[in-house]
Amino acid sequence: MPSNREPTRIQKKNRAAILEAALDVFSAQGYRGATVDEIATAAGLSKPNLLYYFPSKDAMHQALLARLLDTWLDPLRDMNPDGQPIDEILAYVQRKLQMSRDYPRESRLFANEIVQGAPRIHAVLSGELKKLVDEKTRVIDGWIAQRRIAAIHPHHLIFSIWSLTQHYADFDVQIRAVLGSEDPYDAAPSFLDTLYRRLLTP
Amino acid sequence: MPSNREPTRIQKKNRAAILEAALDVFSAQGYRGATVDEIATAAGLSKPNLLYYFPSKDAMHQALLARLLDTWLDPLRDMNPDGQPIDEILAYVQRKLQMSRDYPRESRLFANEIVQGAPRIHAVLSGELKKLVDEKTRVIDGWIAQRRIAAIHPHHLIFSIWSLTQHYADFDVQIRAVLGSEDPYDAAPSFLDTLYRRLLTP
DNA sequence: CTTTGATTTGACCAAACGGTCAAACTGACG
DNA sequence: CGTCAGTTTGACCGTTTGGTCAAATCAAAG
Repeated sequence: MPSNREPTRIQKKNRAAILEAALDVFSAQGYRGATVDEIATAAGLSKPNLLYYFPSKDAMHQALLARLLDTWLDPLRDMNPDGQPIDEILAYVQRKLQMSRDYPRESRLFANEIVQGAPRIHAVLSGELKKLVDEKTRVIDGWIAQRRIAAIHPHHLIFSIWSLTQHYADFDVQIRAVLGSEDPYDAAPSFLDTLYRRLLTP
Repeated sequence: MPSNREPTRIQKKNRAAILEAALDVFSAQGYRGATVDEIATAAGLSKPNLLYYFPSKDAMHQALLARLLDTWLDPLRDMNPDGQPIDEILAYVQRKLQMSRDYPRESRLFANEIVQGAPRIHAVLSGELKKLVDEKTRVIDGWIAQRRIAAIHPHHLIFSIWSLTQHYADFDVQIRAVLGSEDPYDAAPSFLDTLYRRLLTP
């Protein structure tokens, strides 16, 4: 495929369709479980045609992860050091929960990757991610020192937020199997609000 | 392989070695990512030799899941309706956390299965699991009615426990990447103890 | 209409995979 | 030692998979 040039209308359309289909398939089947043929069919293309736009299965996966990581951390970045501590944290929790509801495939793509040892994104985790988390835990430590929130381990606080919110997307089948007809997202927001309010109020 | 008979010494040894190797490989690579050859090598056998003990890749996976589900729910079963509510729930949390520490491969095997839609164990989830959870949520509802714990959504309480404890096993790479050299399990027990004590105390 | 670059495809390939099988080997027991 | 059920293996098979390629088709600009 010609590069170094402004992408044509067809290129834009097909690249978007491919990434959409790839997200569907990778998030549902994992990297190894996904086949190029299945992605191609889901995108409405033939396999060689798909490989005209992305040189390999791996390239699609990389493109998805890159796009994902770029936006996945935005809610944490948005946590404002100058805001009201409890409000800031509660807002972060709700933003993260909404991402699980609105982008479950992205969450599962990420989960698949991490559960299997993050072979392709380990560098980002101990680089960019760690840096951001370290920065935010310092903010939280500051809030604790000022006695504006209860004293808790800041790293584990963040882990708990990731865990509790992503769980609704990643373990969706299990949750719905246990809940029956009740929609998980009916009660989740207020449950998490209560939980973190009680945990953090000094 | 001859059945209907008492398993020989060699059978016991090899079946155990195979399941051990299969757990290693399945939990790290997922079902599709695992290859029979890799499991065989890890178990110290040739591929045809392994298939002499288990008729297929699927049979190994089923055997692992069956064994896992059998013990995975024990901590929840142990929650005693006649005990002190907060103690019972806190004890359940700690038992579940210890399972994440002691059996991370089992946790990841389960996580891989659920994230990808639980194709092989959906029946158990909406059957046995739902039944057990429904039973325990009634107990929790009773405790709430007696005002012995704070009013929270019992199902979401249980989801939160699963989520927070299994996260330490399933997302181990991410947690360690962010924490650096600190051992996650140093602070986790007291963090979760604090969290659930504050959440549940009326 | 013609040209030229972009796009699409059928046919194909090599490697990897799950699984089979007959034949060889081993070990426990009479 | 001989026997025979239990165990192991090399060679093999059909299928699936990621990826290639030359040739055909299309679309936009002159």
